Amino acid sequence: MDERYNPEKVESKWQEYWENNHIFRASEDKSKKKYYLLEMFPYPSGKIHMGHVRNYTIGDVVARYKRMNGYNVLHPMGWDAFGMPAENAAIDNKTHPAAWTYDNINTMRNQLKKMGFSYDWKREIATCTPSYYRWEQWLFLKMLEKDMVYRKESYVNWCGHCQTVLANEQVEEDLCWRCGEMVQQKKLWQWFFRITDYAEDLLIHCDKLPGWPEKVTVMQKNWIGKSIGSEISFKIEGRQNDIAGEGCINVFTTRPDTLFGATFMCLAPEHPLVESLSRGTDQEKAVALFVEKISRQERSSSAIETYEKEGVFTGAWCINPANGRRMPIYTANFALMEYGTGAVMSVPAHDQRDFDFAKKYNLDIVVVIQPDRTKSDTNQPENIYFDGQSTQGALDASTMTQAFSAPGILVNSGQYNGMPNDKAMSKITDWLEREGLGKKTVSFRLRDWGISRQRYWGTPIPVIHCQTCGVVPVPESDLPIVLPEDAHLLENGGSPLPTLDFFKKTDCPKCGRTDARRDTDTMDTFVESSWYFIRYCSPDCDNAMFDKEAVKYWMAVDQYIGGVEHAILHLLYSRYFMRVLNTLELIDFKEPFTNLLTQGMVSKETLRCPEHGYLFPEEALISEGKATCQKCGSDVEIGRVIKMSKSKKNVIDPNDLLNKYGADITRLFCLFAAPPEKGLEWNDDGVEGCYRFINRVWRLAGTCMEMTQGVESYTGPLSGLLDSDAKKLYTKTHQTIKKVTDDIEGNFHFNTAISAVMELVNVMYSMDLNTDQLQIQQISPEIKSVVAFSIRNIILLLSPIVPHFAEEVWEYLGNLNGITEQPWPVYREDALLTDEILVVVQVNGKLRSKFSVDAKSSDDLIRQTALADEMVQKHIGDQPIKKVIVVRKKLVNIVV
RNA sequence: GCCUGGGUGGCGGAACAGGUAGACGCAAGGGACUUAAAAUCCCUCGGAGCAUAGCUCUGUACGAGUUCAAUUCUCGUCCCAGGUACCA
Repeated sequence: MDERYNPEKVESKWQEYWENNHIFRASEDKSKKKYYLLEMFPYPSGKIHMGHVRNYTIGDVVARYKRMNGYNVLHPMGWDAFGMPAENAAIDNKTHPAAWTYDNINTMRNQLKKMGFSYDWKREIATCTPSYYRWEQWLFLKMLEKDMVYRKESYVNWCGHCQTVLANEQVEEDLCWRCGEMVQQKKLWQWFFRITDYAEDLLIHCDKLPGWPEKVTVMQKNWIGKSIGSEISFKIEGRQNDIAGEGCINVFTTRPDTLFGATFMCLAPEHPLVESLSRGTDQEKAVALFVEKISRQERSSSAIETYEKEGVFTGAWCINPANGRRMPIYTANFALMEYGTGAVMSVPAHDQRDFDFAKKYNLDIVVVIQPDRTKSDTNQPENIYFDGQSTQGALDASTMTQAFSAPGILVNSGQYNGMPNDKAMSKITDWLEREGLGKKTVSFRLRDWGISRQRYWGTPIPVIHCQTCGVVPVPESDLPIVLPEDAHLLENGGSPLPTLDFFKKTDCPKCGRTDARRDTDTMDTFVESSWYFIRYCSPDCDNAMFDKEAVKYWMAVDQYIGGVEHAILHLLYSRYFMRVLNTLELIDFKEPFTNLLTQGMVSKETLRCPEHGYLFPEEALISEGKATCQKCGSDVEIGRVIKMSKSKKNVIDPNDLLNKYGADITRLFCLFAAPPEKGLEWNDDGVEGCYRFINRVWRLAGTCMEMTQGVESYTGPLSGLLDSDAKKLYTKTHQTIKKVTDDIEGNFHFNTAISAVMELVNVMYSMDLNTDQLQIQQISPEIKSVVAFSIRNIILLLSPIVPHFAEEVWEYLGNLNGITEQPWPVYREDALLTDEILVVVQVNGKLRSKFSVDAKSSDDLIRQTALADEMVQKHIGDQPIKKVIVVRKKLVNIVV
C-alpha cells in the first residue's frame, strides 16, 4: 500500500475496471426493483463548471447508494445540445454551431468520465442529432393533428440595426447587446402549444407530488395563477351594444363586490379597441404616441412590472352597469393583453395600483367597502387607513392615503349596502348573470407556450406554407426535416435558414405547388428537454419516439436532481409534455418525476472590464477587493454574486481541483461544503481538509489491516462484548451507519453524513491503534474484531462518495469483489444505545449545570439529582421553586 | 414590481419534533516530532467582563410578540439569491 492515496494511479484503474466490466450498464430486468435516477442534462457550453460537478456528484452518490441497496439503477447522461450560445460562439469564433457543440460535448464527456460518475454511457443522447429531434418533429405533427398547437401573432424583441430578433438576455437596458441600438417590439406569426388547456390539471397535481419540495409546487401554483372572478361587460358610451361586441368592453375582475366603486377603465395598449375609441377625439394623438412608446418597451414581465404606472385618456367613456356612472376609458401600461381580457375595471378605493393611478391622474375615488368595526381585525395595524380626522373611523375618499383591500361591509352600493363583501361577491355576480351583463369565470396567469424561434441552431418546425393550401404539415414519411449543416451564421446573429433556398423552397405536399415555403423557424430548446428523460429508456429506438415496454419499465423518474433555477419553466413544460403524450395515448402516466431534489446555485461574483467585457476569474488579478484586467490593466468592476454561467464568465473550471486532488477529493469536497439544496458561494478553502481526511482514512485502513489480520469482524449483539472500548466503538459504528443512512434517505444531507464518518474516524484514531507487532499482541481479540468491523463499514459508507478510493482500500483489505457490488451496511438497533446519558440543568431557562446518569434512570431520579446539584443550588438560593420541567432523559428546567 | 427561498463565529456549515448554540471541517495562534522543511500528532479558538483552575453577562440579520424555554413558532423591517415566459 502506498503511503498516500494516489488519485492519478487509482482513479484511472477503477474507471477502466468499471467500464470494461460494464458495471453501470442498465437493462430492463423485471425480477429487480428499478430505480431511475436522473440529473438534469447539461447544455454543452464548453467545459463543465462547479455547478455541474456538484449536481452530478449528488446524483452519482444516490445512484451508487441505490445500487448497493439492491435496485436496478438507470443512470443516464446526455446533452441539451441546441441553443443560442452555440450561435453566439459561432459568430465570435468564426466556427459552426455544430462543430462548436460537438467539440464541447467531447470535452465535457471526458471531464465527466474523469469524475468517475456511474453513467450508462451507452444511452448517451444529444438533442441536436436528427435521430433525436425527428421524434420531436413527429410529436409536433401529432399535436398539430389534435389541435394542440396553433399559430398566432405575438411580439419579439427586434433590433432594427442588426435586423434580427433578440432574446431577452440579449437586451440590456432596452438596448441591443451587440450594437447598442434601441430595441423595438415586432409582431410575428408564431407557433404556440396549448399548455393552458392543461392549466387546471397541472395545478391540481401540484398537491399530488409529495416527493417534490413544497417551494417548487408553490412556485408552480403561483405561476399557473388560477383566479376565480367575474367577467363583466361595460357599455361604451355612444356605441350600439350590438356592433359585433365592439360596443362593450369586457373586463375580468376578482373583485365584483367592488363594482359600484369602479370609476375608470384601463385597456392594454394593444387592446383592439384603443385605436378606434380614440379616433376622432382630441386624445387621438396622445393615445397614438403612448401606444407607440409602449410598443417600443421591453415586454418581459419583470420589465413591465417595474415601469412606472402610466396611462392616457382615450377620449371615450363607458358606463358602469351597476350604477350608470360614466367612467373615463384609459389605456395604461399595467393592463396586460395576455391576462384576462386585456381590460381592467379600476376601483381606486380598494386596489392599491388603481389608487396610485387615480391620484396621479386626479380621478374619482369612491369608497364602497368600509372596514367592519364590529370585528376586531388584529392583523391590521390600527388606523393605517385613517388620517385621524375621520372620528367615526370610517374611510373617507378625500382623506384616505392608501387603498383598503381587506374584507368589510358594502356602502354606496345600492341594494347591497350593509352586506359583507364576501357575500356581495356572489350576489353581484348572480345579478350580472341574470341581466346578461356578466358571468362567473376562471382566469389563469399561465399563458400558452410560444415555441417559435427565429434561430438556426434548433429543431426545424416541420410545416410548409403554401399559397394555396396555407399551413401544411410535413408528411410523416419525410421526417426528419434535417437542419442543414452547410450554413453560415450571419454576423448580425440572425438565422441563415430563410436565406437558404435549398432548405426553404419546397413543393407543397398537398397540392404540389412548387413555390411552397418551408417554415424556417426552429423550436424553443425547452421542447427537447421536456421529453429527453423518456428517450433515455430506449435511446436507440428508430421506429418510434420510444419503446413502450422500456418506458413502462423505467418511467417515471424516481429521483430527479437539478438546479432550482428550473423550478418553473423546465419542470412545468416536462409535466405538460407528459400530459400531451398521455392524451395521445402513448403513455399511461402524467407525472414524469416522482421525487425531485432542487440543488442550490453555485455562485460567484462577476468581473467586468470596460475594455473586454465580462472576464473569467483567471483573467483578472484580484487583491484587497480591487480587480484589474490581465489583458489591458484596466480597473475591473466586481459585480454581484450570481449563479455561475458561461455568458457571465463567473465560472470555476473544476480541472484545477481535479488535477491537483483527483475526482474523489473533488467529489467529497463538493458534498461536504453544504447541503445540496443550499446555494453555495464558491470558495475552495476547505479542500485541504478533505484531502487530509482521505489520507487519514487511508492510513487508518493500513493500520487496521495489519492489526486485524486473520480476525473475523464482529457483527453480533452489543451484549456479546465485554471490553468498554470495544463496546463504545461498536456503538459508535452502528450509530454512524444509521446516521449516514438516515442522512442520505432523508434529504441527501451528505455534509452531515461525512461529518459522522469523520467523527468515527476520530474515535478510532483516539484509540491508539498501531502496527507495532509487540503491541498488537497486547490488544484484545475483542477490540480487534470490532476494529475490523468498523474499518470495513467506514469504507462501505464512504464508497458512494469516494468510489475509486473505496474500491482500492476494499481490495487492499482483501476483498475479492468490487465494492460497487456490495450491499449497503445495516445497523443493529440493539447496538445504538449507550449506557449513560447526559442531562443538562437550567434555572429559569439558563444553563447552570450538567450531569451523567444511567440511561435507565426515572424522571423522578433525574429531577432529584438536578435539584441536589451544587451549582443549581447556588442559583436557586433561597428563592421559592415555582415549577420544575423535566424533558425526558435530556433536560431539567427549574423555574424560581 | 411580483412569486419562492435564504441570512448562525474570521470562513463553509451543525443543532432530531420548541429543550446544552457553534457538531464536523477550513483558516489562525501555540506546542511536539525533525538538522530543517513537508507530512503527522496534541492544545486553544463567537464577543465582552471579572476577584481568571473558574465564573458572569452577552450573542443565531434587525425590531416586537408567544413560551418555563425560541436559531426553531407569529408579526413587521432590512439585505442577499433564484425565477419572472426568447439564457439554459
